[in-house]
Amino acid sequence: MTDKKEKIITVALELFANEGYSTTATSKIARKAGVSEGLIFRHFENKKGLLEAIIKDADLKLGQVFAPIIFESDPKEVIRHTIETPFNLDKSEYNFWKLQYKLKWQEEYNNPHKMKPLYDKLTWAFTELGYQQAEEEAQLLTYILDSITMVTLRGKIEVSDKFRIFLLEKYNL
Amino acid sequence: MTDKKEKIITVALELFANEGYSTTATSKIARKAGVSEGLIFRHFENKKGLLEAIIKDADLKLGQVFAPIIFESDPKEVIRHTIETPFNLDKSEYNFWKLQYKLKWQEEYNNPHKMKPLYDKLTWAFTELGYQQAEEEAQLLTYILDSITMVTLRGKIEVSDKFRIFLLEKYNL
DNA sequence: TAATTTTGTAAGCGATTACTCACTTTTTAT
DNA sequence: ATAAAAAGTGAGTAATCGCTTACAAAATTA
Repeated sequence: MTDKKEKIITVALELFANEGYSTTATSKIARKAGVSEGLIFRHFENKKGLLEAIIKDADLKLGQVFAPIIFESDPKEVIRHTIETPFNLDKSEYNFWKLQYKLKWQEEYNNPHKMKPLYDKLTWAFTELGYQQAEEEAQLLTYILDSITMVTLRGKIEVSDKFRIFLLEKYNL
Repeated sequence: MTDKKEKIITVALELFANEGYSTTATSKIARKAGVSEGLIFRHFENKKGLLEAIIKDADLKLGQVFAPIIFESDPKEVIRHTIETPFNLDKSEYNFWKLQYKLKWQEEYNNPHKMKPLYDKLTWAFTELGYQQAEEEAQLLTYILDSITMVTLRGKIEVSDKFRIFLLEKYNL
């Protein structure tokens, strides 16, 4: 991948995540990336193609983030690691996560099955730990963590460390 | 309020909620409302003014929706009623809720304090019921319900009645 | 090295955007 | 009844949008 092509993707991710896809003009992306506007269309055909290239990159990354959980064999550690994920978000990855959550509101890019592997692993973990309704427990935990993640990304409120402990205690960790 | 002014608000709410604020053209709103485009600007000055008029209406409605909970005196009923709210969303009010949640991603319209009264009432209820960490419990419950509401609004997955029961049991209801 | 392909640019295109303005119709007030 | 105010229209506007095209530079292949 060319330097300029990569720069376009980086800048577009930042702008799409913070100012929205449709409100971000291709001219703005080009200016901020130090690139002619035409180059965007040379590499990605159209604006939508640029977004999809970003999403493809993101899906790859999503797999990497959750791999350590998916391959963990201790059910207690699966739960602990899952709970701690939203509290350990790296600020350099905020744009990545913001775009993920924003796109959920865009019909055609909302893919609820993207998190299926994590959900399945959590169900397994709760079953192992003797919970009676493991599926519902898994569902519940993903709901909680989604909300925490979103609140954190929006940045106006920070979720306290006390709450993290509170959660861990709820799950006997 | 004039009939046509009301129609503009109704149509704009529908379009903003389902297709997004910035992607919805004022010309489209006018066409769908059966009104000249100029009338929008006569009544609301600009597109942003139209959005803010809708938000103002919505805030009023938000107060009405949560009033029965805020004025409930039985702490158990406060919790039950709160949990059941996202399961009883009227389809005719989806647009209203969708816009609420979508706007949370728009910096200037994200007001986390909007739900403060509900949060405070929940904290009171959990205290009454002898929970040790009432504030965290209130926080947790609002997180859960936010996620359920969003999943429901997106419409691809429906949250089962089994999950509702599961939740009520968790809170001994 | 010569030919070909890929990467990059700049100017400009038609379409659409939010918005204005001159004007008419309807409602309200005196 | 009449004047003033408010509601409503439709044709325009400049600016911006995503995108194309003709061309040049750079990299790759032969």
